[in-house]
Amino acid sequence: MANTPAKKPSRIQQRNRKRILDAALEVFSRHGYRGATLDQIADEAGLSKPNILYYFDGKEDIHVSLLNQLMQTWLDPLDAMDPDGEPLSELLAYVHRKLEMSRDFPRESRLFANEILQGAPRMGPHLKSGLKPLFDKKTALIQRWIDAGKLAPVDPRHLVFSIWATTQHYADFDAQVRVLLNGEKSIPDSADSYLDTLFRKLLTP
Amino acid sequence: MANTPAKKPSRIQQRNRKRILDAALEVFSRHGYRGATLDQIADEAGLSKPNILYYFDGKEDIHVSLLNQLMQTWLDPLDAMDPDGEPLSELLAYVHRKLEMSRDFPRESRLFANEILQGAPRMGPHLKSGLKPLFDKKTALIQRWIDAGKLAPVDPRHLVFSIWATTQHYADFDAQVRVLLNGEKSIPDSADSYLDTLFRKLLTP
DNA sequence: ATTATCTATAGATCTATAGATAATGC
DNA sequence: ATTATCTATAGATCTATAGATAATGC
Repeated sequence: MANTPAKKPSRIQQRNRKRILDAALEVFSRHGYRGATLDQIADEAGLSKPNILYYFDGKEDIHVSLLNQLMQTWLDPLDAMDPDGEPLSELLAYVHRKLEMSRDFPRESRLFANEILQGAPRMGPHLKSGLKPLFDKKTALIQRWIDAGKLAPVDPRHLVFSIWATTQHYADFDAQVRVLLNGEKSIPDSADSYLDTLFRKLLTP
Repeated sequence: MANTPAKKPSRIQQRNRKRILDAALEVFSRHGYRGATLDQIADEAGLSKPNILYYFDGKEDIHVSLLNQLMQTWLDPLDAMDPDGEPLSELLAYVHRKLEMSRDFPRESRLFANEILQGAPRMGPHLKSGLKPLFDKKTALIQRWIDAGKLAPVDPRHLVFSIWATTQHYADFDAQVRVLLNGEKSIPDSADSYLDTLFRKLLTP
């Protein structure tokens, strides 16, 4: 009643919206919200600029759509941490999964990093409503594991921060890592085994 | 002969250039290069826009000046790691110093993060000529310490990455950390002790 | 008939400069 | 005399819309 009845999107509709979002991910993740222009997005998507605006209400609408869409993907691995699993291997698996995501979805990682870096102007509410509850739930779970003597005692909140920081670093600071590793691809296998050792030593009771 | 003879800057000259750079740090670190405008910088500096351009050749000149000026400050703590010191405490002191810098200079941290995130378009050469040699020198030092049995064996390159990542995270992702820690200041003392434990456990032979 | 695309352009925003005016330092 | 600041504005860039035209689906 309140909303316009949702007309099912045509095939072209769906395909073009996807194209635009993919192009926008490329552009926003590299240049940030203000650094990105509709021209670049249109170019990357292979559509004309006014045509972009036929599919989205404006630049901000594209950006917000992207962020909404990615939020879930981004939280999934944390959500997947299983209360009934073996604590140490659950956590190490999480580290591993997060590193995989830096490998497979570096643009998504940079998009979020850009947004947070700039004070989360378009994502603040989402952090509170989406990320915060999950964060609280999972840090509480880690605390229970610690209390049960299954993990060495650490501050679960900082543990999670350090997992995010170390794994996302390879995607977000790719330009720097590339220079310093000199030719090597920026997430070599040695990163996996380093992080495994780092967190295994920390958490083994 | 080749260059204009350097006229010594007047007192006003010096003061206003400093003001502008400070304002620019504030604005660039929050909004990135393209997101920042001369209007915002002028406003923040309390000078008129054309006056800003009397002191600098343009927007890019301000940005480059900032980056150049900060590069040294940013590298100092790494440079300070003493080959003749006790390996474990040298490294832990480095971690501690880096965390201090996130506390004291979050804007500088975000300025660099923004630049790297966007592919280091104006800092690439500096990374190669400034950061890379120092990185090579210090990772070689860490490797010697390991070979001498003073530290547990780890990949020194990833070790340095993980120190940067974990400490800078508190400055760069401040907006997120603030939401998740709920009122607490974003770098509580618990961060110091967490990181100390993390790297101590990793590195103790 | 409805959906998608194109051309042309309005209107806002931004960087930068020209040229006049005011303030400062010998 | 030299240095610093201001007003006015050129010229480029960007987001967004109007309105005509082409393509598609019953």
